[in-house]
Amino acid sequence: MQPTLNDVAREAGVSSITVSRYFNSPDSVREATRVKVEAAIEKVGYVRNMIAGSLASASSRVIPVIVPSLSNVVFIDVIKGLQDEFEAHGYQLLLGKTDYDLARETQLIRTFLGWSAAGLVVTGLRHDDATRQILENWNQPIVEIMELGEGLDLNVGMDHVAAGRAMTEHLLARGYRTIHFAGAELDRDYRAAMRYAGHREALAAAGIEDAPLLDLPVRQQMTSGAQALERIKATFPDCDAIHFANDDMACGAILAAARLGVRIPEDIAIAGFNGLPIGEHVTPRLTTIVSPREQIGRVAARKLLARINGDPVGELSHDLGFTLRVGDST
Amino acid sequence: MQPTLNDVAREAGVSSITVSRYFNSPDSVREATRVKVEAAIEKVGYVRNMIAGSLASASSRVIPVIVPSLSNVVFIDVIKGLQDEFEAHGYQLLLGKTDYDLARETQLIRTFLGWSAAGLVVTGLRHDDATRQILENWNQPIVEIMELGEGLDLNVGMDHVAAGRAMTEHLLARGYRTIHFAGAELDRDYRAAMRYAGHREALAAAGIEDAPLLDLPVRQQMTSGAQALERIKATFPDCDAIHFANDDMACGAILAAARLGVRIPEDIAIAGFNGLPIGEHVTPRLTTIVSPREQIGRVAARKLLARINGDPVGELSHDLGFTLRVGDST
DNA sequence: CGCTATCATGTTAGCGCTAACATCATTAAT
DNA sequence: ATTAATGATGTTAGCGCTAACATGATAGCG
Repeated sequence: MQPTLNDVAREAGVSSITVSRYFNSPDSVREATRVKVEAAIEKVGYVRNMIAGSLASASSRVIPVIVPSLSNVVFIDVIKGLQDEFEAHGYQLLLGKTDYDLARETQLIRTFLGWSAAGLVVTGLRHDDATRQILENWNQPIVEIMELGEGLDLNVGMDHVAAGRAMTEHLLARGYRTIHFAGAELDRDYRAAMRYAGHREALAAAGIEDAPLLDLPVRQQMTSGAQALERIKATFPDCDAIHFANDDMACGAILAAARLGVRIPEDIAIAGFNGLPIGEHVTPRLTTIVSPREQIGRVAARKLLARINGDPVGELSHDLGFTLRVGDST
Repeated sequence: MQPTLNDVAREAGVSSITVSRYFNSPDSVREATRVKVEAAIEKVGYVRNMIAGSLASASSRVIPVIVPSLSNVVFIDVIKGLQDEFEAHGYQLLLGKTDYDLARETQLIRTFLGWSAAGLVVTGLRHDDATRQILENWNQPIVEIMELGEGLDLNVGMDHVAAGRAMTEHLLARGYRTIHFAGAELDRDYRAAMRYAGHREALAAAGIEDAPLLDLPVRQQMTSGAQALERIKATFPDCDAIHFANDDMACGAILAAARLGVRIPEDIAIAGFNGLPIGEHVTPRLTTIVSPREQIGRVAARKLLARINGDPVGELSHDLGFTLRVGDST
């Protein structure tokens, strides 16, 4: 059996609550006692039982993070940022994945609340009514990531509509006029759909009402990108630019172009979204929008921890912006 | 306050243990009772308190997973496999990251044991003495992933030495003779170093004693790959093939070759490791070894769950093998 | 020197659940 | 009909810790 607080206390000649305080509020324990306790811990090989502590205090140092997918680098980068910050502050990250299913999200949140979590990180501002109801009655801090807007509590992200608009404005400025938007399962990936909305806005502002959309089923993103290029080239010879929903697709198209003998940007321009490293390695280098993925994770974690500790958190909605990185593909 | 088991029990007109049994061994509760309990749960909006349950039963449905890094797709894919299986069986994944620091690993394991974890997944067979001692005294199942050999308990992975050997044998069979191995921080990434060892074995078997190694500091893998190509081309004009430690570097080299006017494989052959999607999209397509990453996660999870449930687990060491995928780069 | 303020430590009870055993109801077998 | 076997439910105690309050030690002050 593992030694308990009592074993340590006996060894140190103090009461168990003193050992508890040694861990939870060391400043309230006298230096001399601290030394004794430390020695006793070492001697008996004590390991804190987080479960018992969490039950007694009705709160645990666990933070559930709910993302739609682990197949998307975007969420991986965000998780990396979150994990780094949480781990550095002694919090544990509990990972949940919804597969873009809002009902699954509700179920996960239910389970996670049973862990007396100190806070919660969820993806996006769209939730079903059940989730919304549970979370509105839960009085621990929540951060919704990726998007901005009126949320449950805090949110940290970027403006996807603006990002889509910015890219299309860039394409228009370069003189492209027949710009297709290509994505993969935009109903699921509704943040990509928001970028498409921004794309349409930019076109409309330039007096272009037609915003052709190619929405492919996902299999593998790069393959979809290659496919989109082929399809659009074949069906719409007038198209002079493709605005892709993400860099994977865009790079798939650029790499396919070399094989197909399509010149970029002369025959057709290609734009992406995310700012993945690969975009800088393909020829021509990809024009893309760099999203602050890891940064979103970090800031989300920091705001959550601040709220947990009762520190000021600043704005409820934190816009981390984005950068247009102009390559040679446009 | 959240409703408790007692609230549900009162509502259903049964005792709390019956409700507990409804969750933990539904078969031992009569159908009619089950219906009453279900209705009561629904009515009071009960959410299980995992913490209390874990304390009482001295075991939690939590499984810590310790990986060295989240910047490496390999571990992401493994985590995906693990997460899928755990989630499907009602277990929670607790994520820890060591940054390739064995002392940090010990510390993480200490903390995690305080969660009365049902099992543990750690990366690799190399641990420091403290970790080894803790884990040898811990009597819950453990899976060490990625590698094979004499481990703490179970291990699931592949033979990295054999993988390195297989690729180099392929290169030799294609007639390449001056083969450089290029990696990034092989002291940290010792599984890549194992592949290098296999590479040397294959060369030695062919009577080639010289196995030049380029070990770069990591910044960004593709960049390192590009750099390696440039460096080797400039310094060793005789080199006819580069065996890269991973696909990221190899693809970085292939993409750079186009810019540098280096023909692949005529001027120099390029080989990778991992079988990432990108390898099939670059021109020429990359010759690589497909590692069973997600599969490792799945099998590791399944074996761990089997052991937790007292089911037979088969071999302690589970080799998932690898496949040589010949592209056009060799 | 006694009184209070402050700091350090201790006592008690209970967090919400489940293990282990106890009891009661039902069925099967003679 | 009686007994034993089985199934369904209940009772009791306690998992290891911390909140809240209680007490004891020490210092500061007039």
